[in-house]
Amino acid sequence: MSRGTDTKERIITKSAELFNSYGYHGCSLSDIMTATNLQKGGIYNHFKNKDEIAEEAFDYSYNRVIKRFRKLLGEAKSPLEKLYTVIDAFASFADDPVVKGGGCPIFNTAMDSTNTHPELKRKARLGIESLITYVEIKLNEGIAEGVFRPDVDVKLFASLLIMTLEGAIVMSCVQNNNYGVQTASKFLKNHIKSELLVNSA
Amino acid sequence: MSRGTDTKERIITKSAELFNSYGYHGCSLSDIMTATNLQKGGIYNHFKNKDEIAEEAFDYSYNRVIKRFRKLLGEAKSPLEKLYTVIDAFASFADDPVVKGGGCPIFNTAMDSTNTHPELKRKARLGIESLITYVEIKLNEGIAEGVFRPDVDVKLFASLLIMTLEGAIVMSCVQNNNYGVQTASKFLKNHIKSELLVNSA
Amino acid sequence: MSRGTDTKERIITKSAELFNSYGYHGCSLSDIMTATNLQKGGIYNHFKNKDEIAEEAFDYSYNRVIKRFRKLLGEAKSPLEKLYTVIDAFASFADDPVVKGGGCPIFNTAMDSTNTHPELKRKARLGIESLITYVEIKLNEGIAEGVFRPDVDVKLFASLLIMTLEGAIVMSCVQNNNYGVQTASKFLKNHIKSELLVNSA
Amino acid sequence: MSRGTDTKERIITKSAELFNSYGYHGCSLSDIMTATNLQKGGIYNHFKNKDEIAEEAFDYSYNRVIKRFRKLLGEAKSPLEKLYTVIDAFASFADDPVVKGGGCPIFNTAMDSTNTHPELKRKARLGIESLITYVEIKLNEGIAEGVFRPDVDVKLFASLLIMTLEGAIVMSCVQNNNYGVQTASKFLKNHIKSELLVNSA
DNA sequence: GATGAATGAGCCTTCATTCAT
DNA sequence: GATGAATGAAGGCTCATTCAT
Repeated sequence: MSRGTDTKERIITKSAELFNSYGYHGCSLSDIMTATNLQKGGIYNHFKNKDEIAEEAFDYSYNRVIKRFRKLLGEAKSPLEKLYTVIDAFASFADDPVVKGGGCPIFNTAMDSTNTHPELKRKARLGIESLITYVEIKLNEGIAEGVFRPDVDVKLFASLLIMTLEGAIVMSCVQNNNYGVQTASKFLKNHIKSELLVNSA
Repeated sequence: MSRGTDTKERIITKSAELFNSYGYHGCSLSDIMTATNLQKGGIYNHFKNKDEIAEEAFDYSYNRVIKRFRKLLGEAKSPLEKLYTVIDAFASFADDPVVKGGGCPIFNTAMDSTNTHPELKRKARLGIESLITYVEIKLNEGIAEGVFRPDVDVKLFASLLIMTLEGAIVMSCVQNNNYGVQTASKFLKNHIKSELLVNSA
Repeated sequence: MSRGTDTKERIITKSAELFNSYGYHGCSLSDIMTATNLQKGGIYNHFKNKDEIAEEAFDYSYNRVIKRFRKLLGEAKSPLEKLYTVIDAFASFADDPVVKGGGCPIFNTAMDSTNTHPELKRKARLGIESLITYVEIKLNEGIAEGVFRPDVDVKLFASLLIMTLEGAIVMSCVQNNNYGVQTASKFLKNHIKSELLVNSA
Repeated sequence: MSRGTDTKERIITKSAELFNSYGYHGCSLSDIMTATNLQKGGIYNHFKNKDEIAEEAFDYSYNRVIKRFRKLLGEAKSPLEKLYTVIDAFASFADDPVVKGGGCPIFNTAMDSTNTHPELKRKARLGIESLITYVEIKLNEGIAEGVFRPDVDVKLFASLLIMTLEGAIVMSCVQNNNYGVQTASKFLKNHIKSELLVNSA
């Protein structure tokens, strides 16, 4: 039992890395076999098909993203610090990937699956929406605590923060540097300081 | 000769749509055969392999992006209007795709090729850099004309504009609406008005 | 011990149905697992391989055929009645299968195994020969009792009866009706009445 | 063109032999590859899947059966001779197979496909029905010529003839001799002579 | 310039079987 | 006696590519 569970987790972990690196169509079961040191049948004992692997791999990757947030957020105290940490967490994707292959696995999956894999696309969409909600919660906490201005358009800024950082992550990946994420996070932090804080402007 | 050219162009056009929709690995030569109404040999007469098709298809898609900008920019007069139009051009990708499959073919290719296809990745990187340069030129023109503040960090804002809009395009694709691009363009325009214009702040 | 026996019998029963329905190559161990609600190991505890299952399943099916004969013959008194009942028993295969999947499992196996499975073919041949012998006995009994003409070619007619009915069963299966078996049994009964009975012709 | 046609025919011929020998599930594409000296792709250039091969192979086998009849019937003159020849043609299946693997490919397919392959079953059913019709025509011709009694139940006797001979063919296959078909044909000929001819009884 | 037959490696999946638990 | 993890060959099918016509 425990043996099987370990194996299944190994398959998921390795597959998550492969799918995040090469995409659904760019990663074959042979690749997964090699990465897991398992034979064909050994993989299919745990999953009914490649789609199921991909879906569970996505869930795993999604959780890695959330864990990165939780871990960094743990040290943050004030609402401003928390929001900055959220930005830093995204920025960290560029030079310390949550999942091998780099970038943000949620956005990576979103793009990879858009016209090819409805279920993965659905999962990616839900993942993105939950990221937005996550940021919204931090903003609302800050407003409740009187740190952020009460007239902040929470939904808009949460979306904006994520779109900007995700775009930055892609750019950093393509350029193999972290100029993109640094630019984006500097800009967003400035914007927060000057537009969101109660004692601003 | 002219017929051959037509055929080659048909292959490129159709392939660009397929690659943009399904990615390099998600689109097979059979798909291209079906889309072009050509047989195996008919395609290999014009290209030495799938990679060559993908590369020329990327060039085609890149040019479609540029043409979209040129076309919309043609009507713009003032530097501010021009910059707004650049934003609108990006935003238009969400509901009026430059290439079938949707999104921005340059970023799509960037993500699709990151760990799989160095030459395409290189082309995508150059494409993104040329987009940034394009925006930088518009900004510098505005500065030269005294419309934008001379202390604007041109490189930073150009990157930021593109990252934000590209992130927004992805989000709009995933959510099947254009909330993302609208949010991003509204925000960017506000930012330009309040921070970049000489008579601002 | 008794539980083990039950399990083994369940495997045989279900396998007999599957093999009779889909043939040796058309029925996999997964099918048997599903049908028996057992896992791989649970099956291989009782049989050393698929062939052994198939052979014991054939034996089971063969016995079901014999039991059908015994049961119906039990009510028959006179030799003529007995012979008619043999015919009716064969005819019953068409709308009340001895084993799920339909037809005569002995002939089904015979055809399925002819070029593929020597041991099953041997068993099927022995099964057919025992059917012939069965009919021969009934005929000889009738001759001994003075009901059938002493010059009846017992071997020939026994074979003929079976070939005709088996051909009829196949036809009825293919046509999803029982025209075939009805035609054959009516014809054979007429023939018996007019050619085999001592007071005939 | 002619090259492709030849290849396709070779695939069909060889597949017909393999399917007739081993059944649909008992014959793999590897078997067909070996038999045709072709690679996977070379086969799939001509057929979209295994089913399509099986269906065309059946058609081929069916035509071989019909040709056997036509060839032998060509020498027959009188209605009685023709009917006898039909019987001989069936009987010939036992020691001179129309298609390698032996037996009657139509009945073989019928049994092989009954619970597994609806389209093949349909084709086999139509094949059997056309055999019956074929015999009916011969009987009706004989009646029209005044050779066979006008009160002969044509449909019944045609079915009976075929069921009997098909059952006999199976038996001969299983027993590796032609006792079955000889018995059946002798019996049927006697029956015809004594019951169908106008000057009989 | 275009066809389509052929290749053979590779795709995802299922197969029968083994064996530690 | 039963489980289910693992194997590795084989299943049907698609892939990118070549080349004689």
